Amino acid sequence: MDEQTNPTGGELELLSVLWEHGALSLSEFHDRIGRDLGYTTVQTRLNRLVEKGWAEKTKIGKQPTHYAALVQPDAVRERQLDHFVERVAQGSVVPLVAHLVQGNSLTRDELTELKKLIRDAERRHEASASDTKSSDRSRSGNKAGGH
Amino acid sequence: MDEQTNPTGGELELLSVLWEHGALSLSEFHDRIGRDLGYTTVQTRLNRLVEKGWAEKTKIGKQPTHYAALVQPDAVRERQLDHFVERVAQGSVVPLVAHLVQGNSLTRDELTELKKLIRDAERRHEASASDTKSSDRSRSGNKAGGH
DNA sequence: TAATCTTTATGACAGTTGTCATAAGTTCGC
DNA sequence: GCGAACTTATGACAACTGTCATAAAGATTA
Repeated sequence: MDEQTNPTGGELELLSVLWEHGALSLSEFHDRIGRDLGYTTVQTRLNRLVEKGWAEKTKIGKQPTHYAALVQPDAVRERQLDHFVERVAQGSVVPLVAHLVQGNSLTRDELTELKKLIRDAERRHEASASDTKSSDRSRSGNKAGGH
Repeated sequence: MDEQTNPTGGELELLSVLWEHGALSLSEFHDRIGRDLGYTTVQTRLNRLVEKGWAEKTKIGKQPTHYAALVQPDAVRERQLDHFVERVAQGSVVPLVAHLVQGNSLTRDELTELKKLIRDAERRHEASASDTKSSDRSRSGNKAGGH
């Protein structure tokens, strides 16, 4: 039914390892999962990841099969974020960012970076506004499609 | 084992309805879930929500039992967000906000609001910096505890 | 080549979740 | 008080997950 666009938490745990280390054999993977899991537990879970299309298995010569992610971290994270905004934050971005910004953690540089991002967004806004000219037209795509 | 601090996606769907409408009887709930689900499906899921401590059932007189959320939306959303940042975004907030800001959707007012939030954060930053005076002491809570 | 070590394939099992069907218990209108 | 309508309680079942154990296959090496 569902084309499955978002990995679950458990799947993400595995994908993260692959993203960080690149293709890995089962034993390498087991060594790096960073948690005491049975060898065959990892095996099963990796195979399921492959069945679901998140990763691929490749065998070359007599080297052990290597597992590699078939999705890019950025793409997945963006989808997850969009999903989050929609389902959890109810589409309201400001309170979300507010919490992030208020929760200490950000460095001065990061704050500066964010300011820049917002300035850019504002500029885009102005641009499309002047674009619009006269007629009021529907509010500039608020809530619209989104990639 | 786990004190279960985060509702799952399915639980969140139900909680959202309770948050939006307040306490509801099963039939009221069924009417508002906004999706074609069997009556007893909703019943089962709501009861599980209660078993897990996310909601409570209250019976008054001969009125049908009402279900009410036991957790506040903001609290849950914040926990979910923290979890998201940590597990999905790998702790990096900037790219996350970047995606949000770049994804159209925000109005001019919202952007202005965000700028204010950032300015405030910067101020807090300066404050704690001047606070620091002499002795270095532990870096101002970066990554620290956090609720 | 035989023993040993590594890699793979399978099968299992329990807990969670989504989805209902049945059926027993209550309440209300007549 | 009786039957219809509404409310609750249970039980089921399959899919998905996390966790392993067993054991067959392959590769290495003494």
